[in-house]
Amino acid sequence: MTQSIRVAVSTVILTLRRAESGEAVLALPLVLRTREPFADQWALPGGWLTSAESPVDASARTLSETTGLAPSYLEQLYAFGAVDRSPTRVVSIVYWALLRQDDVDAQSEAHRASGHAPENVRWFDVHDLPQLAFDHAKIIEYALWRLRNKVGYSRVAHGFLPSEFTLADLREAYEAILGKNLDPANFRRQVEASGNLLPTDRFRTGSHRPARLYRYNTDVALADRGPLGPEETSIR
Amino acid sequence: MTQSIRVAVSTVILTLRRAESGEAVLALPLVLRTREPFADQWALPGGWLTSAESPVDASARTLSETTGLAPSYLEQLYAFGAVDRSPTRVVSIVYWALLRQDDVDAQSEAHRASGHAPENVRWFDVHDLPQLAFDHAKIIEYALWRLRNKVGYSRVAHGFLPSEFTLADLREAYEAILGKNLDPANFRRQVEASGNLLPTDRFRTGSHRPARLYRYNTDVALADRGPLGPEETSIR
DNA sequence: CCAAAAGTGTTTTAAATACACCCATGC
DNA sequence: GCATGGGTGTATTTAAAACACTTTTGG
Repeated sequence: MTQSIRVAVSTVILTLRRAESGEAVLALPLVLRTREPFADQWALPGGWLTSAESPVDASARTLSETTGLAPSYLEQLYAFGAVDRSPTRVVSIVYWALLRQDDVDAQSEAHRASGHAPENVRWFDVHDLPQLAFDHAKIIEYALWRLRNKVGYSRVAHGFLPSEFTLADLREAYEAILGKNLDPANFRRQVEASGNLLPTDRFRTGSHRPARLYRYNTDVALADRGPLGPEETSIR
Repeated sequence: MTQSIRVAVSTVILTLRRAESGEAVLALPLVLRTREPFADQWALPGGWLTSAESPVDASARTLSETTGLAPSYLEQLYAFGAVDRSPTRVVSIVYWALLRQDDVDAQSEAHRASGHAPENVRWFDVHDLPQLAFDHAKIIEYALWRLRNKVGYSRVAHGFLPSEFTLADLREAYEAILGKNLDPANFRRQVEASGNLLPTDRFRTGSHRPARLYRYNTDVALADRGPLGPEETSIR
């Protein structure tokens, strides 16, 4: 009776993509379930935790199986265990991850070129989600709340961007996460004062005045995870 | 093979108590293990998750079994699942809780009066902990980090205090959590401006100038838990 | 030249911080 | 009266916000 509780690991995988309107929006991949319960409904990528694997490794593995990519950021979100959240008793350890938008673009281009993309996986804008299995709608809502929170006191937003980017790129990421526009002048000053950015001597041209490209300062962690070691938090 | 993973629930139970020196220090109850692994070592209170119970209920139950009390605050800390954290494969969902210091004092007085206190339970100051079983030392360190963090942007510190308290009481709690002294004048202004406190017309006398007693403003939540519902966060 | 985004400067507002000083009680 | 913590006042520093203005490109 202690048993009969199974442990699952799921991941909210977020990236930024450009909508038809031209603006950047948060998007995430979902998997179409083929079995009961909730057959033919969309769900978060994941699977059962096996005895040989840690939860964070299971999250990274299913993330890779779903998207073919490695995350730029991966953090535990919450362990969900309400008795009635599934017909059978399941505890889900849920992670959230960020993917670099250029990685995602390259991967979907590769899928289009080769003709075989992963089965039953589709990307959705976070503001246009389908009906979701289990309590996954609430879980995604919570992940987005955590991301909004964390963007205020860490540099997680960099997890969406390629290695070189303009301040407008970065501000666009912040605006998509927070759902509001930011003053370009003040944004520049704040992010420059944070010491997280290293200016390069390269510029992006193509429209109007060229914008300077920046890089991450890799001395600064993407987010403070406190005293937890790598075996419990990110990928080894 | 999916099975053979067991789910445990443990809780870091914190309160404030007065040391011999007279200053307030954080303290927590530990349980002496009677079985292998780690027999005769101290460990966090907890037990196996049963199929009829949610993790948060299990946490509240074992907290009550250990201390005889109900917590003023209870929040999930983290799910620990590294493969090698125990000789057998165990995933521990860990919570952290706050107890009101007056509740703890009353309970230990009752235990002394009746003569039967819980077996194998002892309270330790957080800066004077014994050798701990499993990864529980790291877990406690992480809980204290979370508490220090959270006290900066929420009113969790009130979880230690009785229903009526002076500003010096509250400041003492903050100082014990943060490990540094705060300016009484500025502390007063900040906490008054937060709108969390309701002044009463009562005063505490006994030494020097009487100090006004305050109450919680129960309209304000102890901490923002975001979009998570009560079935996953606190006690129902 | 004009539109538009990149980038700089300046002013205002709000919030910590530091610290001097007065108040009310027990002894 | 005096020591002590309770409580108020005020100046300084810091950071956020608002917004005018200059710069540099493509067309």
